[in-house]
Amino acid sequence: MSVTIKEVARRAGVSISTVSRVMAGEARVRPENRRKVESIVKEMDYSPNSTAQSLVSHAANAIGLLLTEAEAERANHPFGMELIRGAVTRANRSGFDLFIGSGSGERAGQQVMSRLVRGKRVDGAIVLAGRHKEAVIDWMRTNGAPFVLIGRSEQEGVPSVDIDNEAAGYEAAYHLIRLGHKRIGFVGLATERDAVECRFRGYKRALRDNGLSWRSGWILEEELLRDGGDRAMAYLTSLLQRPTALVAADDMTALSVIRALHNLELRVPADMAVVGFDNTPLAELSVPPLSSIDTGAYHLGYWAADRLLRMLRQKKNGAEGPERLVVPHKLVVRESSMPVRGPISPA
Amino acid sequence: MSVTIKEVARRAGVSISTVSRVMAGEARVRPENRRKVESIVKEMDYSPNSTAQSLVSHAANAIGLLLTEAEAERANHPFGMELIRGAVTRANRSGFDLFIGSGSGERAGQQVMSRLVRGKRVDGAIVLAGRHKEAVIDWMRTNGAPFVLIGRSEQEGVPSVDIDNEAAGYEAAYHLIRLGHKRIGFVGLATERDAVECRFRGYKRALRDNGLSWRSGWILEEELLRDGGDRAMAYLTSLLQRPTALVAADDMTALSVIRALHNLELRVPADMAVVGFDNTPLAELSVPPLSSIDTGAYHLGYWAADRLLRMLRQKKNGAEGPERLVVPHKLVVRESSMPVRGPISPA
DNA sequence: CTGAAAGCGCTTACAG
DNA sequence: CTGAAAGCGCTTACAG
Repeated sequence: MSVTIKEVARRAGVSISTVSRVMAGEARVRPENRRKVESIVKEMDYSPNSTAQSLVSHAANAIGLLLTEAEAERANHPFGMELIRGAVTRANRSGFDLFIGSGSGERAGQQVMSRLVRGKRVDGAIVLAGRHKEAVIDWMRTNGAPFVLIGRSEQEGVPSVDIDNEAAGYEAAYHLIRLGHKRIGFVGLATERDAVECRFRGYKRALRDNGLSWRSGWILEEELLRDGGDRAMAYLTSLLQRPTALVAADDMTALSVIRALHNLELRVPADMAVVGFDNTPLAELSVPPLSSIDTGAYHLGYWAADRLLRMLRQKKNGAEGPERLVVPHKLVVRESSMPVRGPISPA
Repeated sequence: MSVTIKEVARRAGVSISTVSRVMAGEARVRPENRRKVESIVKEMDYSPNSTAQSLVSHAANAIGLLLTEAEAERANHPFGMELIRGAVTRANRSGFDLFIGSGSGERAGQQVMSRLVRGKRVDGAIVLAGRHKEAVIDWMRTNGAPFVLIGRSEQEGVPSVDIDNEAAGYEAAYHLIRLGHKRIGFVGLATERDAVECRFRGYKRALRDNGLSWRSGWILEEELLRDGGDRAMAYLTSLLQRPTALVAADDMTALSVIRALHNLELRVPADMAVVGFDNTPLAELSVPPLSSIDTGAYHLGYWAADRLLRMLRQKKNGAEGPERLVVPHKLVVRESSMPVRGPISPA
């Protein structure tokens, strides 16, 4: 076995209490003893057993991050990875470690969380839930574990961190409107994805506010793009009154769309302007480079962890400060929605 | 506080030993008592404190996954996320939890690992090291913590899981050779990335084996592509004897290349065929869809965890079975390297 | 400033 | 089959 506090105490000729105090950086230790202990600690390469520390201090010094299956499997991976990086960075900064829980299946996620939270392995958790009525949210609430949601909740009193997806959707559409587009569609609608639904609402509001209308034919569900989207785009572009610009639910969707348009020999942005969401690394590698709303995944992870840590420090489960923390997003304009010479509408 | 074993024992009218035995699923418990305990456990919603369990059983039932900074920050994110999913899935299957450690900076990674391993928070770790001489490898060895490396090691006796990057590089190049290409370049060379160096070696061997040669002008370092690669590709394609096909170090590099070629008004694959590595979700969304070697990130994560768990079960630190486990890769051919009508060399 | 002691919530021989 | 007891490696009043 490895070195224990007992061994260090013996070698340093002090009690384990003193060693503990030195490790904790407490002031009330005679300098002489402190030096002695420190040198032995170094010599023996002692490192306190954090399990024992957790047991006695009732603090795990760890937080969990639960990715619900839908989120984890979505091809949207760059987003998830950035989010993890943000969360782990913030957690480490406070000496906390980060557990990843990823449920394959509704129940598995909860089981893992259950083990983590109820087994006191973590002091709290960040939950990335795609849907505001995700069952795990209720579970966390009734289990009384401090947690922060990334996303929206329809319930009150749930501390959450999110971007304002509706405003982002509005901004994407408004950007196209200012470019002169009059017929703007929305592709990749997925009613089971909260963020997307909000973006869609923002899109509609922007059109309405600017006296524009949309047709149901301009709205494409996510399922229609599953096969690559060639058929869906062929349909969309064959409409008599076809849109000249599209807001896509996320970058992956936008890239599918661009590829499908390319297969149809339509040019982006000349024949169709496109804007995506998330500003993943792919956006700038796309041909043409894709305009996208940067949702700052790293920041979401970072601030969710920050907020959770704050709650833990105050031993509060509920939200302090605003229930909902909104992380700013920003539109990054690239070629896919650049103004084009000549008239916009080719239809 | 939450329910403890003591409380359950009291309510069930048995000793804590009995409760512990029931929870552990031991046979030697009178059915009557078992039922009684089980019902109380359910009623009180008791869940053992895993911290206490770990302390007494000397097993954390958790493993760590260390992403060195270079790996975590590489835009190569889809890869990392898949890898995490694989590892967490396998770990959970055995009732283990997964810690993520991500060092920003050489030292930070080691600090986090140190806390995790030496603090007995994890029983072992998976290390994703981009370079075989990553300092953390030595650290893990001297600290005696069981670990599995994802990648290569120049040292002996380090259990590792990896794909055969050299064979993969060979395969990518050979695929192009069979298509009739005689002048094949390699872009994105990064000597500090082990995997890439191996792919490069495989590429060279394939050319050599088939009586082809390469010129230094056909080999582009990663740095040259940092600005998007337009300049580098302009140079490459302006060569008198310019390559007709390129092996790219990874998908992100390949996408940069494709975009740069597009800007130069060169067609892929007609003017230049391209093959990438990793087969990230982007590959099929590219225009044209990108041929890529699927490196199975999910499998790498899964098998690394599997192997580590096996080592833990046997309480061995060294490799059992082959030191190096090779996960198969496979070439996925898409349009970027499809045969083209007519003569291949336009130079 | 320091040490002996109690205790965190469990598991596991050991003796019945 | 079952319980009392020791012990895992720490922290933290408490009394000096």
